[in-house]
Amino acid sequence: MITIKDISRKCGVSPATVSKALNGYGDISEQTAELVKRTAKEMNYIPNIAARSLKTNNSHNLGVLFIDETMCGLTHEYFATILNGVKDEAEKLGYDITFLSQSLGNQKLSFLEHCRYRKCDGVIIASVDFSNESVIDLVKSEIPTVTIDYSFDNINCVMSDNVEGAYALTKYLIEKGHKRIAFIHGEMTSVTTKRLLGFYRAMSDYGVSVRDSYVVEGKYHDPIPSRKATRQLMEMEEPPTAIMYPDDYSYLGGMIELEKMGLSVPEDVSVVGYDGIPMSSILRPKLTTYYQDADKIGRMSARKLIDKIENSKTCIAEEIKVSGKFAEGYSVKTV
Amino acid sequence: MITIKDISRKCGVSPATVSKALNGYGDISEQTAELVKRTAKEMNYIPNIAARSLKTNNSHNLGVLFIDETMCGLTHEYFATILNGVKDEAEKLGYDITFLSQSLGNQKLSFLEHCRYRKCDGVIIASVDFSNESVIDLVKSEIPTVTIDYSFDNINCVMSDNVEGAYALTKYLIEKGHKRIAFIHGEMTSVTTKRLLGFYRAMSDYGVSVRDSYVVEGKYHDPIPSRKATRQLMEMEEPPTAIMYPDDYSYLGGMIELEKMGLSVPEDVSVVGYDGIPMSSILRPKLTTYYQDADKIGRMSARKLIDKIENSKTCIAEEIKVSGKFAEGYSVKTV
DNA sequence: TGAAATTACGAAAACGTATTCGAAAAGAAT
DNA sequence: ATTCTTTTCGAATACGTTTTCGTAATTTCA
Repeated sequence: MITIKDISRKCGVSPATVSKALNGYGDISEQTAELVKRTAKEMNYIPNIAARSLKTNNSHNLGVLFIDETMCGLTHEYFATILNGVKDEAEKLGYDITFLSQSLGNQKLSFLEHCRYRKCDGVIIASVDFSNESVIDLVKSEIPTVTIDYSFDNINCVMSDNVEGAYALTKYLIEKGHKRIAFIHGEMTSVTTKRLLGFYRAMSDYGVSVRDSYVVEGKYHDPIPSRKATRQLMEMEEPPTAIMYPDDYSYLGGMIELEKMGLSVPEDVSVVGYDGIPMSSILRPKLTTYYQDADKIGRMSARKLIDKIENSKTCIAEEIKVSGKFAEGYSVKTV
Repeated sequence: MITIKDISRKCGVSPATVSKALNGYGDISEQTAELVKRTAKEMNYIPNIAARSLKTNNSHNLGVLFIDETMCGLTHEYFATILNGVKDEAEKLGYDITFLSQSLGNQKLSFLEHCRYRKCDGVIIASVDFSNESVIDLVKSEIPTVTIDYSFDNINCVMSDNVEGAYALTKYLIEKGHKRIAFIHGEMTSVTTKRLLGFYRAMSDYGVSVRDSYVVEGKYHDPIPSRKATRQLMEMEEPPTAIMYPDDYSYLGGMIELEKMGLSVPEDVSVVGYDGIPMSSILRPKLTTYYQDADKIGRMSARKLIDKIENSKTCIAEEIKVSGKFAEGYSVKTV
């Protein structure tokens, strides 16, 4: 392994000078800096990250918390795409990412401990149970944090515009002539609140009344509750003519249940999803949904987090909205 | 930050003793070891990984190479599931994972350089272009490596039994009465060779002749080539009665093309996929496919790699087969 | 020309750990 | 009681960087 010392010997300068030259201190003359950089490249020098990290106490490493209790965090297209965005952007800015967990080997660690252990400079949190104590500890710690699709006070947060998304979908259904619109929503998080707001606002704006019994709770990214909710809705004496699902995945559950009941989409009931995962455009019938720019959400998160890390004073906490796009399919018919 | 020194002071022993006690040296009496461990826990001691890594020259960190040129590595359910398995198993054994890339910040790095930079103890490679020079350099390096779904001589490799998978699917079609069976295969890799072998072997075993024009090249995990291949096959004067696709994703391409041609599955043509991603069981009609145990593939890879890292002498290079399972759907009809 | 300011560099200490080697203490054997 | 072995511990060094601070050399200014 070739070190700073080897370079210093070859260049006839001190190790200190090499370090400074490589890190762009103004302290060094142009010529020696050039010489050092050149020989470093020639000798295939790779800095020892452990030594550097030991000294500087930062690692150029971001922690990501992506796995929820249903263990489907990574395999879900929406989150996988976000992760990919995070990864790409972080790489561009010179950071690697590390998955955070609550155990390493036989030790039990909290997320925060794992984070400290790996010396993560910051953390990105998505797709977890935000009421989990261990998660909250992490958020409240001194470690720079960005949350995705969930907002804490005074913490950077990135999400798509959920009010506008739900509004757009609702408006579309209304314009297609629907009046009996059901809304299956996810767990009551800040995201859900916003979507509900968008839904109610659209209904109100267009003078369509909301039936309380049409608004039922399901779960994000889980087909099972959606199946139940779908059956419950369609077995009413006056079933809805359109159902809005929490997301594209959970819609799949609904689809299966509808099929089982001998109902077809959109002939018997119109449906819309949410997320716009690649799959949704490939489903038959093509799903009408609201496309969230997951890649951009990931990139923005990484960028904001790194900004926070590197400019902790000037960087202020904010909620960043990434705009999405309404995506028309064939899952809604005109009534 | 609390260090080994703090503990030593509190326990009235030397830092060396603390280090030994914490790392289980036989060098230390039971009682002091106990004392040290207890106070370490009490004081919430978290070892400084940078210092340790600097000294021992290993990081308890695995590199993973998962992104292919189509940039869909992570968002593909099959690979996402593998990654998840790798992650879980690695965590259990006390390792974290880091994504390898070819650039970090403004520097251009080879995978190998990135690996050295992050001091990865070993690497898991999947879903990449294995003919890429930078990948080959990495494989040929001294760094312990496990490849997934691709075998190099003398390198640990994990894959499902592709011969058996293709054989099972082919046999199923034959038993359903099909004789004109088309086989769209992926790029000519070692995996493809094995699947072709399974296909030919089954056809031969059951005395069904293979038509050369029915064996065409597509691409793994890419719907586009499959669309083309599908059209080409179905426009023949004597089209096949069954089509085997490289994987479930690329089958989706075929499905779209068939629909466009006004053909429906399985009435007009029977199809089978490969992989058994969760989606395939949710598609209509439910896809007949060969389920690869992606989670297990990931876990086995991690376990084997860590075995190699920790017992480099005794651990021998081998090709590990993870058995899959035939999964019947409704996409094949009896003729 | 002399003093002051600037530039360019190096010596040295520090980061927190692991590990070698020697020494002291305790126990065993004679 | 003496020697020999075993057990238990600590002093010291090294890992490869970064960074402070001092100093020598050079330039600027009055």
